[in-house]
Amino acid sequence: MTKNVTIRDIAREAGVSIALVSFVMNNRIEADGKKKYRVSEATKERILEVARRMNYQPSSAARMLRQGRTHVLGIILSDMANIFYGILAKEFERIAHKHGYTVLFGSTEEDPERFDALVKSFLEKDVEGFIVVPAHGSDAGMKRLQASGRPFVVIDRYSKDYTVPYVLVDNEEAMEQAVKALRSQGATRIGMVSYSMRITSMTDRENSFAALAGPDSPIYHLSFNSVDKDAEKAVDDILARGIDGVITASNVPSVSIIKALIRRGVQIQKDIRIVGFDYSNVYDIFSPRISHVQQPLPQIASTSGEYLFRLIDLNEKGEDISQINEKIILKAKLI
Amino acid sequence: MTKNVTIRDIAREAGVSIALVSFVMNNRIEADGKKKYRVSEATKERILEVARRMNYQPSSAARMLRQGRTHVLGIILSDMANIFYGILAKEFERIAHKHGYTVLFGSTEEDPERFDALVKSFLEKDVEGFIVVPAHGSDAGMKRLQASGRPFVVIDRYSKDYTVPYVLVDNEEAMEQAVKALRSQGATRIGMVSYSMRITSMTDRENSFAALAGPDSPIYHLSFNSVDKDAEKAVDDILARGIDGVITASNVPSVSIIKALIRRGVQIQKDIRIVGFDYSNVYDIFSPRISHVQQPLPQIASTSGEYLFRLIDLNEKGEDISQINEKIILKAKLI
DNA sequence: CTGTTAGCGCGTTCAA
DNA sequence: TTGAACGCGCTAACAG
Repeated sequence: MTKNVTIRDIAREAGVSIALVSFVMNNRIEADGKKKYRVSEATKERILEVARRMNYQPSSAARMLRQGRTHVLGIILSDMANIFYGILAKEFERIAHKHGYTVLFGSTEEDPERFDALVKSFLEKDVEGFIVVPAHGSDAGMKRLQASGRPFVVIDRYSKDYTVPYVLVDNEEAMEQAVKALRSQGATRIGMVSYSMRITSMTDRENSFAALAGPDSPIYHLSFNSVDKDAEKAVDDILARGIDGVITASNVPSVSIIKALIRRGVQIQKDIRIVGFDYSNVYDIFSPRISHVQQPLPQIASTSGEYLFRLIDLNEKGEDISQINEKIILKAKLI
Repeated sequence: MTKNVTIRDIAREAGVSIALVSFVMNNRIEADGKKKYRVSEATKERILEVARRMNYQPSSAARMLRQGRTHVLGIILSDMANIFYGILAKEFERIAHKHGYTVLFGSTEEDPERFDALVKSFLEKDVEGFIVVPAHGSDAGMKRLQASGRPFVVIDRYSKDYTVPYVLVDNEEAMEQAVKALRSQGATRIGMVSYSMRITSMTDRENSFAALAGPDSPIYHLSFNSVDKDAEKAVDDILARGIDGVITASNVPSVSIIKALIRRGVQIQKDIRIVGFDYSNVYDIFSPRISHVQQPLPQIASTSGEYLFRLIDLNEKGEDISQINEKIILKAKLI
């Protein structure tokens, strides 16, 4: 174990008290107007010099223990290898940094047990707040989260089972845009390709699609673990039915179904029109570009981030945040 | 602030000593064979019951302070919104979890100051080890990292300026595969599209390309902040020179150049053959699929992860790890 | 065998 | 500018 330099070592070396070193380190000096503890420039410089020379690194564990604050957030996403969550992760990290926070990340891989384990582990790490994308069936984890009393915001999906702070996207309206776009591009027989995962982002879009497109517009479900194989089957049916317009419920199904169509020799955007959800750089490859309904990722991140910081703030002030459950709905945009 | 239940509260409530609660909580009991502290089943149950009832949550800060271990790793990547790093992030998180660790993530966005800030902040958080992708010019951050004495592994890029533990991919051999593949697909006049960023993954590939393809095979540089615009210019020249085979140095330039070519009406894989580096789902869209040299991401993650845990272990045992600087080179694979 | 006492680790902060 | 208590869990040493 690298013997870490402590505040005491510095004090000894500089010939001053431990307390003084602490003050200097925290710039508790001349806190403008409010006369704080004062140190002579000379000793201040000496202390800083010694600290630098000894390569002093304060232990946030000790500080935390005293102050009760870690300045760490816990962010639990579904899958960081999916660009959708990758962009969110990046945005969250940026926002956290701006507020002087660091971020503990976790991927659930849509596994509720993993979700619960992450919540537990982050709680023990004393994160000050959470932003989470619950996996389907994450009741244990959500219960744990609520019981902890720690501030958190749920994004991307909701559940009627818990009334908590949410930041969501209006999937119904988004689907209206998608269907309208597809029809305006000349498609007459339309279908939808979705995930088999029963998360609300999918089910909402499916319900909305069913309502708009009517009962004989098919909805195909690709399973998380066999998207490509399931896409092949879906394409069989799509071709058999003579469908000329497809809406994909998310970027992963989009790519999968496009690949399967191409393998069948179908001309994308000519034989079959596609409108996607979320972003994928595959959309840009075709001409005309594949329209897609894009969730405002940076806005989701900043909105939920601000929401969380507000909760943390209130919590810190001793207010009861357990009754706060505002649901913020953002709009998607057709590209 | 949610008044946290401490070990003392439990002790008082259960009518036992603090120490006993600690033992029970840690299962320091019946450490099989080794007779550890023993507690009667009755009191043990009582303590556990009280802890559960009071919703006890141990503070890892306090524990850490005592044991000197946080079980947290710091992972600094370039850009989590890039699928390449997204996959790595996911893998690292999985591996860390398997070892009982949690992960602090950071994105540098190729900014050396950000890199240094992240290193500093993670050091303060007492991470036990790092895996980092240094931004170009991250000398301050690397110096800080080395001075800290904390275990770390550098991946994806290297610098002759520091001799440290590395896990890299053999870019020279990878480029040989790429050029060979491109030629075998019938390309005669070939060029390369790279990033203008001077990181070794790029420069190595460029040097290797130049050596293999000869002096009149052009190399185009797209700048990080204007890839699409730069790609347009590159395409002008590519068409003017009658180039029929392009190697792209990374996934971002790949997508950019493909889009630009398509906008010019060029038939990908017919008029111009492409061989890419890294993975992008765009590669799968064309027929024949765009060959690409793929870095073994899961292997990079597991290799560097094991490497880091080895270093942490040695460090914990008091050995001097500052002299360890094995460079592990993995092979890329043509897909 | 069952349990307790007491001091440690380290930065913060109040009283002096 | 300093001494010393504090926060909280861990654990060596000790006791019934």
